Amino acid sequence: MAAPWRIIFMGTPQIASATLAQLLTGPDTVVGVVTQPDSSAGRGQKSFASPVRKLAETHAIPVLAAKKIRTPEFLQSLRAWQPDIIVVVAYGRILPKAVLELAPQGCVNVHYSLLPKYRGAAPAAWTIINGEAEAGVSTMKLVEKMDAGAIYLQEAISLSGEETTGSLQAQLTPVGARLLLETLRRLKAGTLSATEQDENLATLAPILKKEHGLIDWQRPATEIERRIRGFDPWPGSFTHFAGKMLKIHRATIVGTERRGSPGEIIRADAAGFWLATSSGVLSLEEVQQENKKRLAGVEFIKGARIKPGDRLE
RNA sequence: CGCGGGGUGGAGCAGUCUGGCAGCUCGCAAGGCUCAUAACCUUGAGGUCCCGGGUUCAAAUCCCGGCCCCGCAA
Repeated sequence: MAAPWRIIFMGTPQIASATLAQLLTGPDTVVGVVTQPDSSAGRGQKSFASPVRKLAETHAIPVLAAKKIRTPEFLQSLRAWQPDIIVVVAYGRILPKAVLELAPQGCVNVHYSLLPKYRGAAPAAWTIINGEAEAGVSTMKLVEKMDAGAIYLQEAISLSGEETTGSLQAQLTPVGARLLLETLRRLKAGTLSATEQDENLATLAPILKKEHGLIDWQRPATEIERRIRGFDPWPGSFTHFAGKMLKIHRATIVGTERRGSPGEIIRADAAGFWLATSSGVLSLEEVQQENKKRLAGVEFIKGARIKPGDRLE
């Protein structure tokens, strides 16, 4: 049995802290954690520590939350921890070459797609939006080109077609944690060979922006429904009614024929809140007007003065 | 002190600006109608208008304080 490795863990959100929690149960030693600095957020602009920071502090692991990472001081701090390997999970920053080469074993990354497909910041979301039949997790060696490093291990799961990005990530998190521990174990044992990615099969999963959430009713119902799931929980999907923003949290397809014109309400009563698209009819199951609570579509109708023929846009 | 919206029978809302009978869409109960219904008709029950104070002949509505919920932004 080889000696435990000294690991630096870099990550920020909940998905990273859940993975770190698993890593802490493994045979190796997390000697330091790097995360994004606390940020002000929420009503009142209260300051929030990242989930990774909170977890590290409860385990008394040293935390580095540098704002600037391309500095000699940052590199020096990392070196002082004398890592064998650096583990990166949703850290939120592009790492400079000097960091990639800092540890003898380099950097290993957990990426939530079946590489080489869906390289980039939002792999789970685009997997759903594009209607893929399966999703997955890959561990790979970090290189300078984004998510292009050689793959260590990979595991696929099949999709039901009802996942949201949030639920899919929740499903993939434990898979990723397990793959990570397995990757480390076999790397240390010297029984793991990395496989180069086929560049010809590479696709991109670009970072999501707020504007992605504006629903284009000109798209087919199937596509809109997938986007609503893919943008949940962020940035969310929204449209407008009576000059106010209306978030659409959940929708289902209730017809494939063309009815009405895209964006037109074709039913608004106790039986349903149905909307026309360019192809197919969507039932809005859960909505939320700005400043209001989430409501079932039919509940929203009771209070909103809304009727067939009105439009969302 | 980041910006803003809200709290009204069981649900969702209007009414508040401009003080003057507690209202709408549902739900619930009873009855009726129909071959039939998530349909329709009739009737009914159900209220601390978030809490506390103030102004007023009169407060859901105006003023002051408090609690709670939510949207934006990040």
